[in-house]
Amino acid sequence: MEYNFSTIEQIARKKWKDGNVYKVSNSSAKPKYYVLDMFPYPSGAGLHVGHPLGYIFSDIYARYKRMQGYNVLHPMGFDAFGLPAEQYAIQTGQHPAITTEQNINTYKKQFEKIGFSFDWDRQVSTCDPSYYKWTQWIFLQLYDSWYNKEIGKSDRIDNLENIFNIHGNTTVNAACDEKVRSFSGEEWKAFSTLEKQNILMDYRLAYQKDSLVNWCPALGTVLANDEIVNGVSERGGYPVEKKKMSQWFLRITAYAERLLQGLDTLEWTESMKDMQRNWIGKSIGAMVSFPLKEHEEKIDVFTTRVDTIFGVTFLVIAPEHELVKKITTAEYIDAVDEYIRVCASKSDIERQSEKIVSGQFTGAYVLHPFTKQEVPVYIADYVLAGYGTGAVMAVPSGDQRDYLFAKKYNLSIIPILDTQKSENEADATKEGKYINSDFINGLNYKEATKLLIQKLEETKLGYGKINYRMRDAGYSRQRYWGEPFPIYYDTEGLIHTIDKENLPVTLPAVDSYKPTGTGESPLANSKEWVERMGPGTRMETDTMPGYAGSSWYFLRYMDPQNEDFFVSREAQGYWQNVDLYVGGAEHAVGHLLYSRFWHKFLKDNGWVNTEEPFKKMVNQGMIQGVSAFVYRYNPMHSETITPDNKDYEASFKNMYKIPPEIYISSESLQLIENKEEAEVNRFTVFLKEVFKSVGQVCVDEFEFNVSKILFSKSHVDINYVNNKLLEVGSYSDYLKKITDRPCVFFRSRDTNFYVEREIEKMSKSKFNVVNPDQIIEQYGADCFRMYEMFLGPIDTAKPWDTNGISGVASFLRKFWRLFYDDLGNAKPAGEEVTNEELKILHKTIKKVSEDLERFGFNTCVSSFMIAVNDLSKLKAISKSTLTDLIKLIAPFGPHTAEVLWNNMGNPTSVVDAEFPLYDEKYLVESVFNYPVQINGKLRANMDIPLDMPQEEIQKLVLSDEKVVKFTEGKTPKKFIVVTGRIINVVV
RNA sequence: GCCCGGGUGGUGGAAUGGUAGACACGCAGGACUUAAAAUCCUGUGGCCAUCGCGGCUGUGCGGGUUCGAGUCCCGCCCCGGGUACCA
Repeated sequence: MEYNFSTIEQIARKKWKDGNVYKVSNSSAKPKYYVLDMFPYPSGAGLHVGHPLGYIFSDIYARYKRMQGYNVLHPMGFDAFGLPAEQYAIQTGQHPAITTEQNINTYKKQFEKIGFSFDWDRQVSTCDPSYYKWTQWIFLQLYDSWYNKEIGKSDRIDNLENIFNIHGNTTVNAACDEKVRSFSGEEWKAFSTLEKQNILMDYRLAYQKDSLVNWCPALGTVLANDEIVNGVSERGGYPVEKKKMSQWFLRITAYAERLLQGLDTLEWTESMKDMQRNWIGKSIGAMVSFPLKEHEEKIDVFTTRVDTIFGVTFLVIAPEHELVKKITTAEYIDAVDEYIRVCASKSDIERQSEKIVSGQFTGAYVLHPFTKQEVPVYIADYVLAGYGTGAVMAVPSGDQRDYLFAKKYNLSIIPILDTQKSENEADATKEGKYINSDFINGLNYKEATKLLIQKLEETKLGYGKINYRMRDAGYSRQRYWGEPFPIYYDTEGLIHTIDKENLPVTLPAVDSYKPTGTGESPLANSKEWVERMGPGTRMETDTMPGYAGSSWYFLRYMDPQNEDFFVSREAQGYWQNVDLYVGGAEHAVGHLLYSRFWHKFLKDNGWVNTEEPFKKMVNQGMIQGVSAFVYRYNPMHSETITPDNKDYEASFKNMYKIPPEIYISSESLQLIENKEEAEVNRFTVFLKEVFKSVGQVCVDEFEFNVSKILFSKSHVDINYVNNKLLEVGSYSDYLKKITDRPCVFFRSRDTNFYVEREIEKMSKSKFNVVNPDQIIEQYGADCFRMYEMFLGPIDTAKPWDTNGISGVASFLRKFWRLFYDDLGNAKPAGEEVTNEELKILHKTIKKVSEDLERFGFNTCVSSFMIAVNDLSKLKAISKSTLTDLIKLIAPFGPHTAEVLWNNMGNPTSVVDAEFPLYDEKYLVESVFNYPVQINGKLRANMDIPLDMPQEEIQKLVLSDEKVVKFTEGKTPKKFIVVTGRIINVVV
């Protein structure tokens, strides 16, 4: 048989399908292993070469584990709710459910071509009502729960009401809103239903509160952060404001400590854990109240350095702080308003990234809690409303931002430690003894902190506190394509939930996916939806965010068809949790934190029996695209010509009836930019001809300006590009379809047209998507799989480039030729098993096994290449060696392995073959070729038996001709032998 | 700004603190062939060289630890990801 990958793939696929080999059972005598991929969002662009990187990786590992004797769960599904489908629906009017299903089908076809071992009977899709029924159900459980700190887990809200009935909230230790007031049992009973609802809202794990959204009045819609570029809407460039709306939140902060502690039990990379730790942002400090001079209120600040309190020379509060309006004095109202207006136009990131400190005095003063001195209150954008209390006490001697602020606004800087060097910049030291600090003078950091907190608590002006940077998770989206909330409001505004029996609450058909113009979701347009629960009632019109469905999907794979529960205890009890999770590091603090939170909540209720969802993680790097750009000359630009009078310009534009699109070869543009006269002239002549050809008169009178600003850079689809060369013919055919203007191309002097190439994230919008279909067609699935692995380590980002794929293709052919000759005849296997082949085989098994364990799949492929190169040199290879080789390669190139396995006379599938083990006895060496260094520089190589004692080695080495030359016969100061590694002589 | 990564030939990359550049691509030369494809062989970091002896230098930049540093430590520069409504 000849090496024809398309035949081979057909045979293998048929065998797998007929044998139903990827069906996974929930009961087995084998140990279980769960390999999970982050499921994809089914984009309209189809699968691109970046997607399969992680999937091939996990597929190889899943196959390897299966060959090691595990019952492996390796499922796939679709994260199918999301913004792009909705935007596509707005443009085309097609229902997102339809386009999403089409996209899913495309993805599945592509997956099947790559030979993944997914059990498709377990597919889940988050937009499937039978799936989101349970997303809604879990949400309702969160709504009906509160976090009882006393028992360290969540509890039913009914229990809380029972406590309130007897004791009020005085005995309750809950994770709840900071501002909740205390009440007795009697008071509780006297509250109205609405009051009770509002109080319970402060305790629920899913709750409502007012919060800000990005509101774009011009587009009449709420925008995602991703849709805003430089403070304006990406579409249209309209201004964006902050708008207050009532929204759902999940009280993830209740789980902050457990989310933090749980990290220690996980086999994730330290960097991944660090990102979560920093996101959670635990800090131990104190809450301090600064009473306002002219008002009743106090300004509360959280500080991790309460010891620096005598260095406070001003207070800074966020521009959005609730007290700003109240405390600003008449004199400063205008300036404060203006400052707030400027801040509102910036995003949090822009505000934090600002290098120049800015702020505004409010005219108000607070009193220092100990010295009772007046401290001025400023607003500044570097203080964010969402973090802590939205107010900080500024200590310019110890904090650099405060220092810069103080310098700018001429505020005093008080050093507070005897070791502090704060003349030119802030010094955040904790060393030394306190000075200028009243009753803590002379104390050290630890003593001072303790005493201060004690004093604050005595005077009721503060207390010790642990603060988390993490905020509760926003759970409302003003969109159509998401899970509807099983929530409605009655005529009195009371909230009702929809019973489990009536779930799922399915998305209704709507006439238009367009925004309402009020900021509400498109569902608000549907009267049928809004009044679904009766006249005068109102269904919740917002939908759930993307992370709702993706926070628990891995549990559904365990028991996908269960209609009675999201996962049965038996199924979850068998599969436990995910043993290996493969996905991008960009999810480090989003999806991965939300999933952990949901899982802990489910655990609290006994619905799952594991505390953490993902034991081990591998983060694959992004495969980037190599975008191509063309430059288009814009002849309508006012600076195209440099007329002395404006009339020229006007008349030019008038006369100019059919403006062509003029493209310029990037190489020529480069020359023009470098002011190379010949090229500038050539282009000018070209322009004149173009203009004449379209009937432009008096061209000769114009002076063409060809500076680079007149060229607009735009993406060109990489399918029209070969390396740097543009296929002008096919590209202009394409342009004809999308523009009615004629297009002309200014080529380089060598008659080629060059494009510019840049590495970017692979995305449909950047026209740099490489579809795997063509590559698989040209090289086959196994080659594609192995090439993606061969590209480099799984965790580094790398640009896609097919230049090296021929190496893998020829490796597969060489591998095949171990079994068949050039004419496709089976080669006779070697009669004897030679030591030579065993050495090659076992060296390869060892290396591949070790590399598989440490996830270095790129070097596995290298080892295969080395093995095949070495084995090709042998006259004949025994059947047993060839068999082991097939098994070794099977996870990587399953189609080829399956067919060879078949052809060797094995009736079963190679999928269930046993992964070979290596035997150390074939690998032992008696002699090692030592590199000999003299003073750390390599000077010689010597063969020395590995069991030779050090004294003898020393004698041998020192007598070597080369060594004598470089040591100049001196006695060495040191003689280092690292057995089997290196010898270093120090003289 | 903050948090987390990364930076090694022309390119992708390899290297438990132990011979830097494995394995590939590309390129150059050669074999086979009418030719091409395929296949095979040789060479390939840079500089110097009495180009088959050898030498110097070299892993973003500057320091340090060590017998020995791409690898560990300190200080920079640049690039990528995340930054709470892209998924």
